[in-house]
Amino acid sequence: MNETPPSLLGLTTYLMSKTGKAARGRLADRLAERGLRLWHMAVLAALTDFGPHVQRELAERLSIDRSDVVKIVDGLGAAGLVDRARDTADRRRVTVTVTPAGRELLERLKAEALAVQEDILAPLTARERAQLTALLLRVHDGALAGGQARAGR
Amino acid sequence: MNETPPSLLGLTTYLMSKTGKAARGRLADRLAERGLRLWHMAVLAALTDFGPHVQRELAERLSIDRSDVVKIVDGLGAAGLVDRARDTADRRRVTVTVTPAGRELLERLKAEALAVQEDILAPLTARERAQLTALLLRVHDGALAGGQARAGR
DNA sequence: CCCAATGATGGGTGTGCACCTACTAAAGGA
DNA sequence: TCCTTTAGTAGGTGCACACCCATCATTGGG
Repeated sequence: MNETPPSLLGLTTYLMSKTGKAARGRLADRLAERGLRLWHMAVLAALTDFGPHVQRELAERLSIDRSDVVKIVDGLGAAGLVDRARDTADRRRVTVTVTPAGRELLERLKAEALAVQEDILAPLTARERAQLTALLLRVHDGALAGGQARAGR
Repeated sequence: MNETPPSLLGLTTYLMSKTGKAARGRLADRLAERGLRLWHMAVLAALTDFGPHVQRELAERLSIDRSDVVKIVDGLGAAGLVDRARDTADRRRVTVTVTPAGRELLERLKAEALAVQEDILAPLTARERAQLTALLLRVHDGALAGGQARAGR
């Protein structure tokens, strides 16, 4: 009685959605334990990978509303994970930088994400996981470049 | 400036979440045009695949709260997509059945889902899509059987 | 020097989702 | 017959998310 309807299981769309939701949910739970949300991690990752950003750039890169960036950076700042600094050249701009604490935390968060991943991808062999990642990566790139059309809403 | 942080792209978890969200979002948009939500489709699928259900069974199968089932079935009933009938043997129970209109609509919805899928999986060949589906299916089965732990919240 | 454009911010809105709590009707065992 | 359990229903809550608008400071062009 707890089987999922085959009509849905036949849809790759459905499977992506369902497994993706599960993955996101579990990671979000872990983050919540530290008082963080997924966006916080995304911002830390962006800052670590690409260096300091002006808030506008963060909004652009992550496709979030700029007013929401403010709130996320607020949270990170309060936790000492990023530094905010007014741009001396253009004092309207605020440059956000990861602190060492932020970098360190990101490493831990990545480790947690890997743990969640380990759990979720348990049924697959290492080869298969690599395959899955490769396939999803291509889907991801294609989806971003092509259709676009805001995901949310 | 619009590249996604590699720290995230390296996580299969992230890719599943992101692509899954995109997929769900697009399908949800299509459904919304008909005044439906994803749960409506899921219920139609369950009823079509497994035959009539008592509401309790729907709740169990789809892992939704029973009070939410009521609302979903309400909507479907109002649209003439399902029939509600009190069980004569046990008059507490209400058996829900798909109507022909419901079956027909489900077919169309499945077609729409396939269209979305076609769009999203565009970068992949037919072989690769089959591979992806197979991999995700195993992940899905594993995730449900093993970890469980409600996805939401 | 004034004005339009830009960046950050605060505050607020609507939606979907998962959850929970009565309350009613009915069934079924002690 | 009484009492516990089960099914459905109504109504409401909290949260995360995506969006939007108004405001203020600042910049840079005309």
